[in-house]
Amino acid sequence: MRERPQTSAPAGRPAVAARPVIRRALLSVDVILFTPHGRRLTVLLVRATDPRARERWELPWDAARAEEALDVAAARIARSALGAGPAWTRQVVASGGEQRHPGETEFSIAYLGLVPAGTPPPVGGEASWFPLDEIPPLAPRHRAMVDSALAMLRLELDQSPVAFRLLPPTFTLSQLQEVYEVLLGRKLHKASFRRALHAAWLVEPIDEWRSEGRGRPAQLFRYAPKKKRTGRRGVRFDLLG
Amino acid sequence: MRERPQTSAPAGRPAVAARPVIRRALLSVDVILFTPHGRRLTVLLVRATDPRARERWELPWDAARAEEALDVAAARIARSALGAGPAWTRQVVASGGEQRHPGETEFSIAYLGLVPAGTPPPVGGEASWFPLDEIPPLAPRHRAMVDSALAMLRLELDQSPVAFRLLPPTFTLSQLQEVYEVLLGRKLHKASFRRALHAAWLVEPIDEWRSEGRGRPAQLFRYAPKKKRTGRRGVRFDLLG
DNA sequence: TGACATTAGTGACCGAGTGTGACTAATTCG
DNA sequence: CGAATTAGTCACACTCGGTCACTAATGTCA
Repeated sequence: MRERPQTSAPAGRPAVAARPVIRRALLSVDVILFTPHGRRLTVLLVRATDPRARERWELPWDAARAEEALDVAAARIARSALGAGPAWTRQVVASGGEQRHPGETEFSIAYLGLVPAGTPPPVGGEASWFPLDEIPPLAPRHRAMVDSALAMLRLELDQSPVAFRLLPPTFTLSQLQEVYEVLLGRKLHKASFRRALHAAWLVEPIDEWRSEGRGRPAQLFRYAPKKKRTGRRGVRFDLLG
Repeated sequence: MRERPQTSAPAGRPAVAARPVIRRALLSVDVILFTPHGRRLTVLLVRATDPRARERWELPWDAARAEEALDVAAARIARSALGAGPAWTRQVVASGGEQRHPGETEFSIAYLGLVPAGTPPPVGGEASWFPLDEIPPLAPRHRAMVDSALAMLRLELDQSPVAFRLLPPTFTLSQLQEVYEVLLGRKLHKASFRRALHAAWLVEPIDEWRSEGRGRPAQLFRYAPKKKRTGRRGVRFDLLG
């Protein structure tokens, strides 16, 4: 599901340099940007700039700079690859030299970033959104980072209402449920989903409806967390592994 | 609750060098080791070896080595500080130069480690267990690592049965509950705790009882996870922050 | 135009899970 | 002996999540 070349180029978007860039560093910061495309979650990859690279695509990355905080570096790298900053970032994992990095760096720190739906990649084809099951070959460390980022995203999902970062400011509850289903990788029951949503006071309806083809028009909602709930659950001994 | 000097030195434990050691590196691996002491969780700190250090105590750490995996490095550092390896480790967080590190390293990767109760620090007073609320002044980055490690530990607690790593092979259910209460920082109801434990098939009783002063003797149990449960919960929108 | 498909949204039931108090059991202490 | 202390279980009420069934509002097509 590569993006077709954009016909309308949004203003203020820096052009991505097409000349070969060779980066060498001990420590890299790598960014995994997710955005939903229809019913599928996609990840941003950029064309390899180093002519000696074995793989044609790679995650956006750059060398860490001593004077720059890691999360700031992640936001910078995301902006440089996408043109727009992510709506939310989170450190995922640090990995070492057991797995090959496209820049041959010794160590890497991976950051996860969420981008609202509908954000196009920069023109020129230097960066594209790839569905998770159509990711081209990546350097092993990058491949592992994508998996870790997805796991971290799902873990974060029931800790904080992060799914809203993937949606525009107003949305229908069906859209919201679809995002959750994409992220969780499983179907949810409509009634249960809305019941839980209502109990958590996370959204409020606005006086607007949207008709999406056939069927009854859906009311639009806005993310507006009202009361904080304690979130105290009992002890559970759920075995995952 | 500093440990008194040990009178009996366990065999096979490497002596910690007392001479000043000056380490310089771009990237460090730092280890936060936890063990329970009575009703309190304690952290292992070692005496600063660099004579120019501002603080007298610090987390065990060393420079990362390109040829060594990060988790292997964490285990090595733990063994070198404690004499025994941790029963479980987990990467916590990577942090950069915004906060001062005792070794003035640019970046650091923190690992959390769990040590069974009753593991004494090496003789010589070069390392000691400190309760969380009696931690001496640490370099800012180390201070932040301790907080992150504790948060990670609590997050992990309801994902996997990690509390058992803090207990000897056989234990009473009251001991187990105490560990959970220490880790969670709140009291649990006895009946609820045991019901959940039973439902998860995590422990099995052995034909042995232990009398702990007054009161009815408690049956001993062993960690023996039987069946894997799906662990599938419904969607919840708990707000934590 | 009217039947039908399609999507949105709600109500109600049931069973599993959780918080809680009260009870019994087995030991030590005085 | 009885009181105190700790271990362990039971039962009740309530909440929560899965599910089905229903109503509502639109487009499609004969």
